[in-house]
Amino acid sequence: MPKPQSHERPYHHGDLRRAIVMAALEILHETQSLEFSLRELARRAGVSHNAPYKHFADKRELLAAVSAAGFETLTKRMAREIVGLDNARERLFAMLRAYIDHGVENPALYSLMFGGHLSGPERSRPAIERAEAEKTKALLAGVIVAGGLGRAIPHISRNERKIAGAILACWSLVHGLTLLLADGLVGPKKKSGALGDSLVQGILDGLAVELPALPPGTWIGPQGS
Amino acid sequence: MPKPQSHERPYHHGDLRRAIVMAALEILHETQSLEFSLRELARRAGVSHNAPYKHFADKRELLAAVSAAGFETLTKRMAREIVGLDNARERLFAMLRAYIDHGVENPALYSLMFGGHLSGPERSRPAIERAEAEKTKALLAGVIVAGGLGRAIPHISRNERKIAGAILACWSLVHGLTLLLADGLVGPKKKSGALGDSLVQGILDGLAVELPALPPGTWIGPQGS
DNA sequence: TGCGTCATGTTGACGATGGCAACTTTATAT
DNA sequence: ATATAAAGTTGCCATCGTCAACATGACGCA
Repeated sequence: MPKPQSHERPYHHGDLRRAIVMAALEILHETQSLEFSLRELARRAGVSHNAPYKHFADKRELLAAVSAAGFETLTKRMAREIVGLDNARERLFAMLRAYIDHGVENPALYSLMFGGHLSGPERSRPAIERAEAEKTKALLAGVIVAGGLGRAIPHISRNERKIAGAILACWSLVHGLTLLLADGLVGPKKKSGALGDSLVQGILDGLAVELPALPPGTWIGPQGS
Repeated sequence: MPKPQSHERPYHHGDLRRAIVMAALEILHETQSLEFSLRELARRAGVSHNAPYKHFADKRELLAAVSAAGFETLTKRMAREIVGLDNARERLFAMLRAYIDHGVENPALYSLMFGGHLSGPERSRPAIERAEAEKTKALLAGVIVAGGLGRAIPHISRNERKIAGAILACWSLVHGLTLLLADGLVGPKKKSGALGDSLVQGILDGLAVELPALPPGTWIGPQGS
């Protein structure tokens, strides 16, 4: 029985690291600001200000772990949203909707995941989150290929570049829209689902994009919700 | 003659504020990291660590000013790239290319401009940069409308939503692609121009997106350059 | 000319932060 | 049972953002 782990503190702490990451997600969700202190996380977890250093070499590594957790929940959410859907196009839309919602509901986390807060002086991101990000990407790519152009472009190796281009286009579009919404640069956020559907529909059908009904002039400017 | 402003220090300092912002842009370009200190900027400008507070209430306000400067140079760069071009489509491509290049060449600055580093606990961004961002958006919107669908969709008020949708789609696509490239999530960066052209072409023509020639498998994964 | 005022820059201090080193406590393996 | 490694603690340091008080120069007005 390696982990009794009841609500008391069985031995030293039980499972710090997870506690720290969860505290970070909590505070991120509460304050919607990236400027929290390592020490505050330690306080929340009920440990001393240096305990986290036994699990993370750096603050950057801690942030990377939080980002990885964000990717993980994103992947799970997208996967959950498409179970039971047969139509490939429906699956694509449901997934992208989940993607956008995840970002819009949690702007600070999304900003942490993609805002480049991690790529300091060196080039590469920490490997921990890299792996998680790849899983997310893989799920995205699969559903995009199936739903976006499964019939239009046969999946033979000749068309690889075309397929890669479609994935990139779709991802870029959704990524950009999510950030614009999360930043409040376009809005209102409540319509994000409809906006996303319209845009993806548009990119799939060619540029016959028509926005859903919105009060004219509100889609751009101060954040709406 | 209100400002002799030679390379000596005529009186107090001459033109701090600009010096501070430029120092920030410098250090941003050098280190590609957002984690610089107000004090270091002051050091670079040759003033004491509290001098900046006479020009910026806050560090956040300082960052906002830097972001605004980023928007300004972006706008100028895009405008410069399209002078002399008649064909509306050419103008669109040149402008978007400039947009993407600006982001890719200066990831930290782009991240500051769009990464949500500013929206702390409160909602709205500082007004200083808001104005500058609006100018950028206006230029973008104009050229997109002219080049993207000037002929396809007549610019009567009936089609307003359609037009807004096209702008949003185009901006989202380019914004997302720029961030993906800047973050090194897709690459290589050197091909960013071609990638952008392809994607925009694709969104304009419908989803017949074909990427330019790249070594297969390199377009996604560790950053290429 | 002299003087007051305001903008600008300086000095010094405070609390908090990220990170290091040294020490203590618990779990596990031999 | 005892050594060893893992996990947590205390104390410390340089630095950071910010505040308050003070100094210095420029400019308007007598």
